[in-house]
Amino acid sequence: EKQPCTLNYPHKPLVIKTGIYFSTRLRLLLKLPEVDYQLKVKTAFDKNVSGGTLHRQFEILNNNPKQMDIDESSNGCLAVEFRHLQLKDKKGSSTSKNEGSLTVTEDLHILTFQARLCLQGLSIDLETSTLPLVVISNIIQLPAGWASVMWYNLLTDEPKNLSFFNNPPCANWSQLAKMLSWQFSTITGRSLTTEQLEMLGEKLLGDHALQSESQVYWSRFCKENIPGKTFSFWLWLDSILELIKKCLQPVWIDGCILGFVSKARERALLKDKAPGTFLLRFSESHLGGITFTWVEQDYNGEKSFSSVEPYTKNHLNMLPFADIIRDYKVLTDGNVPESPLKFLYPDIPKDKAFGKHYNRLHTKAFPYIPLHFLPISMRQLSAASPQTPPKIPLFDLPFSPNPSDLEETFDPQILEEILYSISVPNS
Amino acid sequence: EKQPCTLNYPHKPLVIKTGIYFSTRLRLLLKLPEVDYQLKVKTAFDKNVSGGTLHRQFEILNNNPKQMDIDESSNGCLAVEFRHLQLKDKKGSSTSKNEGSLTVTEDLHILTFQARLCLQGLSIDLETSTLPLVVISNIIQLPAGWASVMWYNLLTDEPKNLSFFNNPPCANWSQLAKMLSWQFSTITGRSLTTEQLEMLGEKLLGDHALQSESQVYWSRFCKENIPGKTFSFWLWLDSILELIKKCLQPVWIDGCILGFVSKARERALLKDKAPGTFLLRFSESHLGGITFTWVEQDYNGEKSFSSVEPYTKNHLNMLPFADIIRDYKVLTDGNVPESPLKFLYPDIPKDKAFGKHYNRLHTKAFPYIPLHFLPISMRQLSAASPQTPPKIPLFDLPFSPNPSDLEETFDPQILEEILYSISVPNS
DNA sequence: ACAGTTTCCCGTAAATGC
DNA sequence: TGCATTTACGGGAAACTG
Repeated sequence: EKQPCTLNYPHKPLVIKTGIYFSTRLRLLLKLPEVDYQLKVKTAFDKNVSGGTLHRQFEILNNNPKQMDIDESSNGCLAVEFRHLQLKDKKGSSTSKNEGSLTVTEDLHILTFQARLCLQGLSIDLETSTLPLVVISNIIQLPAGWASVMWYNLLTDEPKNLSFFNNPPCANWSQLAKMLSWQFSTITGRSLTTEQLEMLGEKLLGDHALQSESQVYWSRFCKENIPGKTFSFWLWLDSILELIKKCLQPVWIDGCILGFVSKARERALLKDKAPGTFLLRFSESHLGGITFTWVEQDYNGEKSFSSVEPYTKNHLNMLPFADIIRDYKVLTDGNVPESPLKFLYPDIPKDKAFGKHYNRLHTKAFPYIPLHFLPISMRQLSAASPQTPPKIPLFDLPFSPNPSDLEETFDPQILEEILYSISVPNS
Repeated sequence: EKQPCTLNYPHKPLVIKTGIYFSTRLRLLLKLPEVDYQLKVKTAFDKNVSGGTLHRQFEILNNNPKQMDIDESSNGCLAVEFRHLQLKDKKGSSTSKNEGSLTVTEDLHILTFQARLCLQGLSIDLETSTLPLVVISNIIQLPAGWASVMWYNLLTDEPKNLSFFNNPPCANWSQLAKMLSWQFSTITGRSLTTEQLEMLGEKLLGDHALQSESQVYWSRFCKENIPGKTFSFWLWLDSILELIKKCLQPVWIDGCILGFVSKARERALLKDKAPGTFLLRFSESHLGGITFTWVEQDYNGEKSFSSVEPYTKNHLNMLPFADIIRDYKVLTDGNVPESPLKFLYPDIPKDKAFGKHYNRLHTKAFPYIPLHFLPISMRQLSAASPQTPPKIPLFDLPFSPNPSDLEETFDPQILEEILYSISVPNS
């Protein structure tokens, strides 16, 4: 009869932050005879919800009844748009946190629309409501709130089961995988491949147990931390969605980022590749990080693999990822800085893969010499770095604050001295 | 009789932002006989101010009368602290912007405190008020608002001349210089030297006219842009105060930053210094930037000076300034990267001056190779860089997107090819 | 003490007003 | 139309609160 629409965060509807304006549109699907009548609609929050299951209560600010109007864009239906609605904490209503371990982002609410239609003497009460929605107070709760909305809509058709998360059902892997891929598709513009989904499934369910019918618990998906980590599976995945959206979209859409590759698989892929072959993967240890792993060959002809510490959105805001790949150098003692990245897996020359995303260096600031940050890594002498035989440092270190730590913390002073020692011309 | 205290921004009192909580304390200086009485105080905003001069009107939220209490910390005076006061725009009161060119941050207001004391049958009305204060709506207005407060208190003793900025007096340079130095002292912990103040005075008044009695116009100080720039003198200076406070404080307090040096004086200072001598100065072309200028000597023995494009707080948040000085390299084509910074002016080895501020590189992220950003500049072949004779590029540039621009935009591809060409071992 | 949650408020961006 | 000013709100951090 009426059809509520999505509200607020563009890619994460049905999550509302307190104190932030939101809008919602309502259409009357019923066609009415053309007579002179008015149809005023008002909204109500958590109307007729039994107090027992309620954790928190909110009220709607700026909530004036509005009249439905004919909407051109949807073939002349009656419609109304509420704007500038705002949710506010109703104080003094902390109905004891009795429901045990339900979190704020599992606490479901309903926005209700009510109207009274007076037509030819008849008075008809109309009422409809949104799907259950989640109320958050800080943007950091948005991913968890959106996870609840997705889980609910994936696993039930009930219009308003507000106690859904008292006993949330499992999802089976095939439907969850579809949902994850769809998330990547809508948010980043590119969905996930079978291989990528397989890695995610193994991360969620363990290496051996992955089947279409495998059951994924809600808590495994979003509540418990990944073993050894400080974040849950979904929070991790969402951090990557955001990283792609904000910093990596063009490169991601091109398919240059394998991204979801376990370390074991990474080794298997790179094992037989030429030195300088690299692939890009998302960090599993930090939220929203991306790293590259490349193949090296030491002086004995033996291969090894190295990864750079993951880059995060802070880094990438300063230096776009494609430029990092272009410019990245490793300083091995006694050598000249060298780029270890030559071929994007399997064998695409890196400039062919990333060339169109390179930015030029700016030269705006004349008479200044342009400033640039070169993404580099410095490799210690004695760490387990099989391709370089240990050497004796060339110089003493005038400002090494704590010489006993040297093997763990490379002092750039070393770099400088070494560079001097190999610098011959013009000095 | 009563004594109002400062409110809100720690280093910029008497500026209040709408919608942000502020507090204020009031003490009764009069000692009263110990009898049983109560003294309730309430606040009012712009009470008894003639509407004509008012540009904007505000009201105080959460403004409940409060009772004065004995305050231990100030030898038993009666005192009261108002907390959680908030200023809100009074809508519909836009008393026509008739006063011509007065800006929001010149629009002065008063916070008034009122109390009625009933003592032995007498009823005494007490009233006092703050010094004029400025109301802002966004934090970007804070520096301009604080400039008004300073100018007012520097140049008048009137307690409440709200139309002060209809015709603001000039300051003479000697008193203004004292004020500027005091600002650096309170905000950054180090005041300005005579030389630094002289540079500022010349910037404000022109090179030749600087004397103690020179008059500085208010508009020159804070309203008009510096010729050729998009910001006023004070906004520029305040951006440097903030940069020091947030990113440079230890180095600044040590006196390593000359900072305020005109380009002419910079040349004069460096002229006779050894190659590798450098000094640090704040950017005059960009807000909140710092750069270094160093001496070079070309193959003919001729000296030249170069400056790097200024670093801003965004850069310095990512890479602390001392580390930039330690690591900074210039890549001249065909040469190995080299640090052009050796001696802090006049002749202090840079590690002696900055060593204690160096940070160690982190190695937390094992098994990853630590990531680092090396602050570098790349020098083109053909630009006006007298110390290097032009050379023919060693290689073609496979991915130079627009070869005709090459002389203006250095393509890092060049760097890479060159590095390969001089790389001999292990490859 | 502490973790989950909310509040506070800067700083950027967009909207608004004049 | 352009500039001055305000509003909006993400995001980091502090404050709150059971």
